[in-house]
Amino acid sequence: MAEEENEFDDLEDEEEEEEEEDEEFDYESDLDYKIENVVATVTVEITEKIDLNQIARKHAEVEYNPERFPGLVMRIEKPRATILIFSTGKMVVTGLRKAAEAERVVDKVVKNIRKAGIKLANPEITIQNIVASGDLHTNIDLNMAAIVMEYAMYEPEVFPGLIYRMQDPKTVFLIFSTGRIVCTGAKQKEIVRDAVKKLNQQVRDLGVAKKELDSSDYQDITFI
Amino acid sequence: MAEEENEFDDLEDEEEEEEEEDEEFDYESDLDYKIENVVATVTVEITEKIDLNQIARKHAEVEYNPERFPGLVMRIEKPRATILIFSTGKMVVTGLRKAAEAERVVDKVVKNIRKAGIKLANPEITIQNIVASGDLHTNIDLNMAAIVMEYAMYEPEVFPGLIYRMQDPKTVFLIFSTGRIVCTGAKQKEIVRDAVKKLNQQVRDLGVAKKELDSSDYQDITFI
DNA sequence: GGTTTTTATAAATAACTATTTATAAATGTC
DNA sequence: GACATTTATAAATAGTTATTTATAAAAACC
Repeated sequence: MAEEENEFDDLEDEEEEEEEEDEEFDYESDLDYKIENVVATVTVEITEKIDLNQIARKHAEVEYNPERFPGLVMRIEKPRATILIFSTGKMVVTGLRKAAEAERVVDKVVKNIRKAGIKLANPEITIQNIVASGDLHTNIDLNMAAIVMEYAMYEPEVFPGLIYRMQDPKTVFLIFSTGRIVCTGAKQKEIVRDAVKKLNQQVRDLGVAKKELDSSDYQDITFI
Repeated sequence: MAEEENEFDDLEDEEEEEEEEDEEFDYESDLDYKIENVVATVTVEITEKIDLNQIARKHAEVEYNPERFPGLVMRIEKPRATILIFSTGKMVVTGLRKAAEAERVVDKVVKNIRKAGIKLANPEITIQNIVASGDLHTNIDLNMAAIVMEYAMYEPEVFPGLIYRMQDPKTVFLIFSTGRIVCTGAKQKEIVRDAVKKLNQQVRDLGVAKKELDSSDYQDITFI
């Protein structure tokens, strides 16, 4: 199986190491974030368009309603992922936590498709999106943030988070008043890290943090 | 108004000359075809997304049903064209017979949009598709053609024409048993000409023409 | 017999259908 | 109060909605 654009074999040991901890922790820069979802696409070589009904007949557990959506939905475990399969042979893999898992998922899916009598070859995987959640460890004044941060949007009656479109690296953050964040739009884990690092710096530099409470402060207030 | 990618001012005199004849006729190579439809896209600079309802209120004759399709339909005369206008400011112009007309059409449309109080600037036009019809002046054995022509598809119970996907130039032909043809997919008129010329040559070379009847033969048969 | 619709082709435009995932506030239901 | 759903974000996938235009055969309707 050829690999495309993203070399991640050499990342595998590193990610397995991360798996031993609850959250990825970059000690070097004290960043607190964790990759929660990885979306990949897969292309294959086929001799003709796939009849998705053929797969639906062979695997009863898949979902396929072509009047509603042209893709067939296949869910697998170990690793857990959901795959959309299209008649062009192209697929979308969602729900991964580690990019390296994509290969094992695709192996299983290709096997399932072949079991239905469909011939395909040379799957190629591309990571398309990485979603990470994290914590800035400080409350945020979102009204202030919406004013001083360029490319920021905050409408609390519509959604409780501030939407911040970081230009470089080109990612989008959801920033909540609790200091919790979601980072999305990156295609490589290094870009996620760079973006999260930059956000931590910006939050400090722009002075949008509220007074930072640690847990002992909370307990004192609770007992009073 | 900036022009993009397709230089067609210098073609205008040539096309006006063509207008004096029923069909464009390339005497040099005896090609018989005529451009029937030109599709162009337009991009503009806007400061924020356009509220298409604003245009629909100002111009009662437009069509706008956002639950069905996100574009507003505007039809104009002189030259006659239909324009799809989207909230992003992008537009599709269809129904043109000459690429050079696009500029006048866009001038009118931009005026109409500005009348509704919407600000936009710097429209840029790109020709996206040209449709031409033509005549090979020989009947065609479509069953034979489907066999000897690569990238050809013919299913008479589904559609009476043969679909031929010419690779270079990348265009698509509909070829009918009467010898009538439709050429589509080109973005420049020169490409249309090249493609039609090549098809004429291929039809002769491959021997898929049936006996060519001229009008005197027809009349003799009719009287008998 | 005339008219209409469908079959097919290309191209651009964009929103919806579906999938996943964290975040959090509001709303509705039980 | 617990649970479910919605609001919002990104990304890929693809068919549908709509527009135009020539070509022609079949089917349906008047």
